Amino acid sequence: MFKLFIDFTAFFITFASCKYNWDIMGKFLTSRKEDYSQWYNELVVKAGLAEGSPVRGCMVIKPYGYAIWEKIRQELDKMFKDTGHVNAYFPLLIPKSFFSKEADHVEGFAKECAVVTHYRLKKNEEEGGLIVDPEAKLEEEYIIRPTSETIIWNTYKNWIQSYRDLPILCNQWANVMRWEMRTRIFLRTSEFLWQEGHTAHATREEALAEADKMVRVYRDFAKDWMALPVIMGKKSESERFAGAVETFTIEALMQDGKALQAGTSHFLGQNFAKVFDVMFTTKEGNRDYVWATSWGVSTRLMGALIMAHSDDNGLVLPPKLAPIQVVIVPIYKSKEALEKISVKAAPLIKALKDRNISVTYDDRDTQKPGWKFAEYELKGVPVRLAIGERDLENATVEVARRDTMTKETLPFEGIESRIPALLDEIQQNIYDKALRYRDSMMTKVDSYEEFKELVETKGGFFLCHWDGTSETEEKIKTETKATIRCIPFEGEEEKGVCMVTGKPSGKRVLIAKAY
RNA sequence: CGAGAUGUAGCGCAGUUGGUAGCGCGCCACGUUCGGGACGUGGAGGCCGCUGGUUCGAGUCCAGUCAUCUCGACCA
Repeated sequence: MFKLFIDFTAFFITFASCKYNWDIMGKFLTSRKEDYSQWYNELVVKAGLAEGSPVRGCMVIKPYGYAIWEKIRQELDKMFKDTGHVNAYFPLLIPKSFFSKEADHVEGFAKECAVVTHYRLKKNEEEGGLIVDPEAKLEEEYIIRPTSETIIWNTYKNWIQSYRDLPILCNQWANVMRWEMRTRIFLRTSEFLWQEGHTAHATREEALAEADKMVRVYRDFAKDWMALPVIMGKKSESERFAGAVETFTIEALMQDGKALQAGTSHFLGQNFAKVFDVMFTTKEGNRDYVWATSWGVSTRLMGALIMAHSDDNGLVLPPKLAPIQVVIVPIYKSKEALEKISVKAAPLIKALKDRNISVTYDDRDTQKPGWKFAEYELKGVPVRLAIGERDLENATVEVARRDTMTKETLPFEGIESRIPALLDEIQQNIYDKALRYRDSMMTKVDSYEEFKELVETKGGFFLCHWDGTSETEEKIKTETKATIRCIPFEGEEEKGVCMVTGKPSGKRVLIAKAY
């Protein structure tokens, strides 16, 4: 009840003249500041992005959420192709024996694998229903892929004989399954959608360069499309991917001050080549193991998008990824008025579409304008145009932007040529806002005591000196729950001493509590 | 798997010492409305998580069980 009261007052201040009753308030979102998790969950569901599923820890991605994912997918796919990659597809099920070959890999994933043991059901004669047919037990169990390194390297073995077959630069868009203990919609679901790139190279340098190149592709995508500033760097040994020699990451900051690993790129060395016996003949005629990389981003990016930009009114989507960039809402009392507005709007809609802007004209008479306004704000549509009879008389249109929640009345004439610039401005503004927030939450700390306090009170990213040992890393983790997110690529070399042990350190590392 | 909480209408919840199953939102119909989630009137919607026990009688008490959520351990 108290919470309801807070919501009510906040809302009342914003729209002092409205006459909504208390019950309607229940439809709006919990405030971010009050309960971040609840705000996030409500937002995901109410904006129509996704919902829980009957299967534990899985999610249903609804059409609107999937439309955003499709945009992400299309743009990333273009970037992969621009960097010389091609798409392929490998099986969902992996024989258990493949999986157990790489020791670290087993260590990392064995605890969270779903296993297929049978291939048939039969009628339960006694109690009805269906049971697993014990007769149909598989000789060898299959693992539902938690990641595809093993099956892909087993395949690559057949594809590679000579240096002339290299490099192989494949990507696959797929679903994977990891039986997580605790799940969170988009951030950590049991089943999730992702892309995984798997490349094979003749030399160490080339593979390393590939892993480096791909983490930069992710960084650029986050910045240019998601309006999300990220810190790019190298993972510490203990945070490395299971089976990798080196893991590169992009780390983003969410509005509750926690870090989110938004994408990773791994240099796998010759580990997988050795266990799957993938050798090739070099130019010089020697035999050598192939060098590998893998890299991926997942539907977790959706979570990053939501948590980085949204506010208490709902989603805020960067225009470049918004499935609907402009919505036009006609405001009318009669059918005749709607007809007039529609006639007026038609050329505008066409003009916008000609400029490759996705437009929705919402002339449903089943919902009222105010309801539609709130709905599109919840869905994060960047620009809303409202045209009413008043606008017809004055030759105007009301333009509202989602990022600033401001509106202004502009001349209708030539509005179509102003929209593209407005969308660009919104994209930039969302990025700038996220960057300002991140910068304000990036703290340089030299004393461990100060760190322990600030990590609790302020949160966010911390740049600290670290002696490079896993013991110190572990100590920080157990004492503060914060982890070393990465050793940033950028940032000046700076001599200092580890904030915990006082041993020398050559560079500050990024530390934060993370999802 | 450890610790805590919760399962009642599509959603959010109330349900007193055990005595006919409730409220709000949402949904449907009609009317008035329509520039910020309108209002009125009427209506539909329930295996009270599941199983067993106590009782004349259980949403309520007892036992078991399953599921979900939060916090740990694990993680894109």
